Amino acid sequence: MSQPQRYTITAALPYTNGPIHIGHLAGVYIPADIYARYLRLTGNDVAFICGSDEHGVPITIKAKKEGVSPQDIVDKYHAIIKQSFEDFGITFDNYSRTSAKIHHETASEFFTTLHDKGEFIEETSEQLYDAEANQFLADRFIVGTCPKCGYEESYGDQCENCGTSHNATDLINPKSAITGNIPTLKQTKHWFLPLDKHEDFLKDWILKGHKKDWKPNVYGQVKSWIDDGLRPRAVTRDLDWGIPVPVEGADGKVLYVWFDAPIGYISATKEWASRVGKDWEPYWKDENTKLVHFIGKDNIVFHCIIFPAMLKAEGSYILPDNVPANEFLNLEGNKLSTSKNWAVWLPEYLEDFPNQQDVLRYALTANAPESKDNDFTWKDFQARNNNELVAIFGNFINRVVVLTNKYYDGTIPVPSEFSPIDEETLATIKAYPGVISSSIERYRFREAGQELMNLARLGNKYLADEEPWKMIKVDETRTQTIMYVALQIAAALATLSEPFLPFTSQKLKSILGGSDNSWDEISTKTVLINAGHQIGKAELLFSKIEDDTIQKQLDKLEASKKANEAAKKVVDPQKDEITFDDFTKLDIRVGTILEAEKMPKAKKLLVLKVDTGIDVRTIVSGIAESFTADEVIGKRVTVLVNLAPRALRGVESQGMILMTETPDGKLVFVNPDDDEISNGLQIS
RNA sequence: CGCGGGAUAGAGCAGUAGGUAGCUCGUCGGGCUCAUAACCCGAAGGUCACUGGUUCGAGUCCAGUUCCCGCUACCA
Repeated sequence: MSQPQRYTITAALPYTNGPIHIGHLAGVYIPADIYARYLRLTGNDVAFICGSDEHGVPITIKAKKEGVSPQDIVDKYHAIIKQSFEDFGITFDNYSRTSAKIHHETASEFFTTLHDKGEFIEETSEQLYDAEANQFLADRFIVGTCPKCGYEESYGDQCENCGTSHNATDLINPKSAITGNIPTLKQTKHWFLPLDKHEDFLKDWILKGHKKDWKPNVYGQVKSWIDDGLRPRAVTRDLDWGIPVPVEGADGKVLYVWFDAPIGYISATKEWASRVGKDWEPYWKDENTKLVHFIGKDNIVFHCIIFPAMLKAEGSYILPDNVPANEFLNLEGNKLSTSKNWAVWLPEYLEDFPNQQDVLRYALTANAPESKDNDFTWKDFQARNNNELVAIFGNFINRVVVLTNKYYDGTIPVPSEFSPIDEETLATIKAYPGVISSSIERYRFREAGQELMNLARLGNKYLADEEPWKMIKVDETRTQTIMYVALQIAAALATLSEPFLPFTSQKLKSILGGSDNSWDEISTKTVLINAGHQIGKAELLFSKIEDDTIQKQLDKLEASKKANEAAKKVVDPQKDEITFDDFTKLDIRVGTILEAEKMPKAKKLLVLKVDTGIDVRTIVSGIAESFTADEVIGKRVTVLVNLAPRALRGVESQGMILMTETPDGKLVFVNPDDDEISNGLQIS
């Protein structure tokens, strides 16, 4: 336990285009909240800051789609998100939003300062512009033919077929993905932050300074970026939703979201400080303040390279002490996805599991993706609740409270002489704050949660070993001492569980009454809860979750999977009419796959030898993501045999296997259902 | 393609300075009966992804390979 200190803790600003799900909670907000609560409990000065990130293109697209204004969208989700955080006991000192006036002012001012200091470079370039949509097209909004491999559906920034990256302006026959129009080139001026200029500083600060204390995933990612060579990065965009660029003649341009979003931490701090009558500056400018950013792995580059470079360029700010980024959480084996509704949304969780915030907090802490992606399963959630919270923590408390009420009408008995085991147990309690602190301070929250559970285990073991229910029959004095010691463990749990299980901690404190200890007092005080004190009646802290409850959640997920499929089943409109002659040009035959092997260095391609009845030929097919080579050998297939040969990764493909796709993206062969059909037969 | 992270008992994870492989859950056996059939004790279960190297000794260091996830490309 360190000296009290000032901390500025930030949690990634949630993007306001949907509610919050368990992935956000597990990756960012729960660890951040545990950290913040812990620091407050140990007497530190904490500013825990967050807010809604409300700018950027996706919000404008969503607004357009729903026929409302961007402001309507962000108002709606800001309210939902804010409520979720409150419901789950995330104790932000301030939850602000980037559309707030104070943020616009702060961000503009920040930009102006850098601008006046000459920290930006200006560059005029030609960008693709969609005249009908009246907007410049970001890379993903352009589709065209790849200059390298000729793939016709290449995106503006990279071709999915051959993997090469290019500039949108290099595409042959570019089209706007919004209107389908051919975009025109239009000149536009933008401001860039020359990250290359800060390369030496970043190398020194991170690569030398934080090799040991930053997580490997964070350090590795940052190192890779720096080693790659940093390039200037645009800080403005041609868009009408966002913070206007505060420079003469910059009409129609706003600050790029990633530039304005992190500044949101600063504006939110200002907003909070003025509300509570504090000075915000020490939280961002005092060398002794520890700045910690909690984020997900997708945000590493912004928080470790770009934002620090901005702060450094500005000159008067401190830099983050650590950026404990987490990996991602999956749900039942699949990636969480807002658009596919593959998620557990917080508002829905609370409807289904009212007043059980701590269960989710605990399950997500125990399974947090701290070092690699993890999978959240409802079965694991149930097990965490039933086997750990109910059976170990809740049960221990219940045993102690029930026995105390039964034997002493709820009055904590006066202990007599402590046995060596009592002494040892009391000493072990005192060690726990230090043990848990050490885990939390190293950002190992799952380990910290385990340690907390170990304290409850200690309690159960103590009761099992001392058997007060037997002792009461032979030695009443001894029984009093046993119950007194057990109650000390319960009191320690009440305090130490607060960062992890705030609602339970509260409930436990109210059952016990009179045990309002600080974190450090668990180690320093001899008595955590006084003899003679009257405790309340037994009340279950957690309740068992039955199989059918879990099944309902699984059904719900299954339903959204089905809904997705239904949505995808929208049949494409019929293509342009063709003549019978056109059709007869296609020579489609039945064939059998004889051999198959994976194309080296390619994700999707299998090299097949197919018996077409006419001959045995090589066909390269993009099906490796759905089938292994072994699986397809012997498969009956339909083959378009007179397709012009084409080289794919150096292997000539002489035909095409006809495939269709299931709603979840798995490819399926279109094949004859009768094995008697022989190879080479024509399909007509 | 380039880069980052990961691969350790049936599952989820530790393994911090290279020195007999650990934790939780699950399984099996036993104990207890105060407690939400909860709790406590014990046991079984691992060629530490693969191959090679350095070393007296490698999960740990080095080289190469495979698979998973991600970043690059604003989903935490």
